[in-house]
Amino acid sequence: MSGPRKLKHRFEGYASRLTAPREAILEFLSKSSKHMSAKEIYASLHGSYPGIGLSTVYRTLDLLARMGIVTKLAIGDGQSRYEFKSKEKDEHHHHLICTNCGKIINYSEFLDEELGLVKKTEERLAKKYNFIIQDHNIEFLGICEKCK
Amino acid sequence: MSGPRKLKHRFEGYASRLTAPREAILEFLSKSSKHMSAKEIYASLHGSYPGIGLSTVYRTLDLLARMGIVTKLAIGDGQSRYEFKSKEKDEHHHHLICTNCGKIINYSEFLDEELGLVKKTEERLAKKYNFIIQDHNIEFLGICEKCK
DNA sequence: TATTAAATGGGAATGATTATCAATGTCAAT
DNA sequence: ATTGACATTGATAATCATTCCCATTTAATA
Repeated sequence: MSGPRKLKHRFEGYASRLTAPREAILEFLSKSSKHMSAKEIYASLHGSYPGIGLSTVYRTLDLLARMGIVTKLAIGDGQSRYEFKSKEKDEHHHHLICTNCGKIINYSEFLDEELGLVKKTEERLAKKYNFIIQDHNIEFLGICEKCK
Repeated sequence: MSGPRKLKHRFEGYASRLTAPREAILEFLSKSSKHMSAKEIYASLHGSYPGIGLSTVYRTLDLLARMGIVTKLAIGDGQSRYEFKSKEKDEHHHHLICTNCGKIINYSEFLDEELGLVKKTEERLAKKYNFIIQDHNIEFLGICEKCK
């Protein structure tokens, strides 16, 4: 089963349709490795999809986040960023954020140990607090090379 | 040296004064274990400090965050929360966040292992990416008991 | 094709945060 | 103690991201 078709099934599970604007947004996000704001996505899409509306971008991002296809991340500068959540294990990463300029670096080194511990902690927390744990965020904050 | 006096020194280091409204905000935050929004802090302060302005609350929170006295945290619901950052090791904690109702649980069990790994990862990242690492956030996202 | 609910785009509304500014407070030097 | 130089404050307006609303369009299915 091809990628788009698989996605279509997932949308149906959400009583949602895989429409043209949604496909455009997904297509765009899946190719971008950056953490983009809604406005940036909207602006970038104007080439390939001139008529798209900002509301649709927001609505779609929200839907994708609820579906678990996209991660919404807040670095505290007043706008949310979105990133495609790859299923590939080797693309999993955590973040290193510059508190001065907002630059975000994905790091995926050193993750094996982290993920082992994360999994264990997850199980413990789930049991103790009766939570269903769906995701985790690990980020390090500091000052980047340029801002030093 | 007493607590307030120590704080006063820290403010001087920032070319800032430990004024009455700032002291009120600090006092309030240090007693609250919750993660409060600026508006909530503003509202709560009206008893002890009727004349305080919302701008002052925002400005002070920003200053305290820059000074490292307070942690600003964004759970993605459009407003930032602030929490007093205790120097006490045994009050260090990470977060468990319900993506449905926004409830935040502090957990401090299971931290020893986490912190050991965090420290090691911090050193590695600092070297590799030439970052000065100042802080970290670890949070688990999921569905809480009530929202299940 | 006709029906129906979902989805869209544009504009208005909302709400958190920031900027502006005149008035006030504080410190240091005289 | 007074003055000068700034820092701080509170009120208000401005900004900006996000959400709401609604008339119109689109997609799925009978």
